[in-house]
Amino acid sequence: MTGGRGKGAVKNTTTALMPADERKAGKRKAPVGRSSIPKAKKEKKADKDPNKPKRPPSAFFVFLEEFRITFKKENPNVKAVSAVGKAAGEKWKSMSEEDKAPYEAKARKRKADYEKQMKDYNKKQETSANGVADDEDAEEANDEENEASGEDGEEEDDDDED
DNA sequence: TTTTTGATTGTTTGC
DNA sequence: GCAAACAATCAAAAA
Repeated sequence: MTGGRGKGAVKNTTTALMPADERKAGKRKAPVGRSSIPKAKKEKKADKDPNKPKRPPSAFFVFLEEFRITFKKENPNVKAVSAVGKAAGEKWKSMSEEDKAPYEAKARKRKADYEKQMKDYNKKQETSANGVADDEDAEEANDEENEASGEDGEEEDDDDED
């Protein structure tokens, strides 16, 4: 048994909740051929592009950030991240779309920002691809600082167009 | 000491 | 279009 590190955080409860339907393939193991067998899930060495913008958190992740704080407050003894994830997942499913709305709205914003960053990132790639690439001082100075400082946002505001 | 693992869902991305 | 990777988190366990 070495399976599951000693932690055994999940225990047999998995069968109780069951990941909906194993979601994709039970987990994200089994590197088929997407890339080339990722030795490590996370970039332990950052040999990739540290400048590459990370993927924006989904609505669930946005909710998870907040849920973590609440969960920890009510369960200061629980330190297993898996427990928080499970609880969050259950609550997320019991939540109505209206409740998820603010989280989705935020996620949308993050995504928009992510696209912007990716655009800049791609630009840099081309620049460096040209060979010169010497000075990347330009760096992203863009940044926005908007929403963050806006602090008003919260709660949907996007209303965008639909 | 360092790295991985565990658990969740959603989004992204590569083929 | 599908399937897998990856996003945060954090403490414990393993190497």
